[in-house]
Amino acid sequence: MTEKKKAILKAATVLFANKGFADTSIQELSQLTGVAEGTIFYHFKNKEQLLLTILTETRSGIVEAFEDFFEGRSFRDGMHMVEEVVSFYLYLAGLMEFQFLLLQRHFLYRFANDNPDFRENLEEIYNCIADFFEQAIVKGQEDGSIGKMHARKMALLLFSTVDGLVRFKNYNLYDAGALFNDLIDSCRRMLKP
Amino acid sequence: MTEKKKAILKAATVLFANKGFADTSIQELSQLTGVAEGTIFYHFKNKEQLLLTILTETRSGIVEAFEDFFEGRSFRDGMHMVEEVVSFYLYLAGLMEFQFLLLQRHFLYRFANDNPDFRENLEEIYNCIADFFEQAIVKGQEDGSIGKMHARKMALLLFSTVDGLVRFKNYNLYDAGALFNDLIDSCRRMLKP
DNA sequence: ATTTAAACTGAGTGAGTGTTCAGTCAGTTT
DNA sequence: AAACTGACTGAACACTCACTCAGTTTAAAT
Repeated sequence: MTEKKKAILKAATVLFANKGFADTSIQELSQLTGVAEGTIFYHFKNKEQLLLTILTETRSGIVEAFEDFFEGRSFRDGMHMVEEVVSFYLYLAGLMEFQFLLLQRHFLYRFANDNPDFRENLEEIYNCIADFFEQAIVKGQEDGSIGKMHARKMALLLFSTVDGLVRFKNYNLYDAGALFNDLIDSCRRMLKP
Repeated sequence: MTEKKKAILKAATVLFANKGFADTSIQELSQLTGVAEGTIFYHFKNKEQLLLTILTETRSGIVEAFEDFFEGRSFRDGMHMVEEVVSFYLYLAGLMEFQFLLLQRHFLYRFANDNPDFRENLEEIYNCIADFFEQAIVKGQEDGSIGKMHARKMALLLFSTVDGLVRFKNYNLYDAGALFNDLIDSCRRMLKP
């Protein structure tokens, strides 16, 4: 991968995340990276393909980060694992700020409606994260740290809470960081037997 | 308000919510409503003004719906009021489907960055809803049905959970309706003393 | 030094955009 | 009947956009 191609991907991620797809012009991307417009189309057959490449890299980035972090780790009990999943999600959302912002933008899901490549990437990301939540809950139910409840449904509820919080933060509506401790406490109360 | 103006507002709400601002053209709006392009600019000075009008109507719609529903109503205790706020939010999100979808779209918050009219409308909507959650929690703390915790922060957490759930539903990621009972149960466990 | 393929350039194109505006028309007021 | 009004029209305008292509540069292999 050439330096210019990398620069295009990096800048496009920020622009698509902040300004959206339609409002980001190739001209702007060209000026920001110091790369000619033609070069962008040399590396990516069109604008949609560029977005898809970004999404694919985002997927592998998120999935691998989760797998690396939890592979081979052990936890005192399932409840602690849930806390770690929540914390890691928020940590990653800060580290990969623009990728997470991108994932919350509507145009991705519009592309997903008629382009299966988009759909597959999005589903893999969401399933991966939901699975980690679910695994932690199941583990907690086995060791008794988490009460009897529908594991998958609770996983989705936790996921949507954390996801909603990131959205509030992204839109500068509220300081989501200040809610971190309350979030962890709430999760514990939600799940305990 | 003439019939044509009403038709423009109605169709534009759906288009902006589904396709976004940039991807909705005046031509398309004109064809869909059977109104000449010029007529749209006779009623609204530009495209942004049209969006602002929709947002303003959305704000008054949501705020009035909440106030009408809760004015003069009494609840067994604060915990039951919380459940009613959650339920009503989800009910309204179904009733005003396109307006709620619109509120989750990023471009609104970009306009809000340099147009105070957008900012004010959005803030009023979010403050109104967060206030209802907070009122219910405070009431519950007074009557003992809800435990000691930071009322505003818990209100925001509840809000972000419900908001995240509506987002999942809008993107067809999961069937949010199937999570309703689990959501109510979780809220109760999160808040109980 | 020569060849070769990949990387890169930027002027150019045509389709599509939001907005304007001169003008039509039905209905009301003078 | 003349003057005026507000709602409405659609062709025209200036502009931006994604994308193309003929040509140049770069860098490694021979």
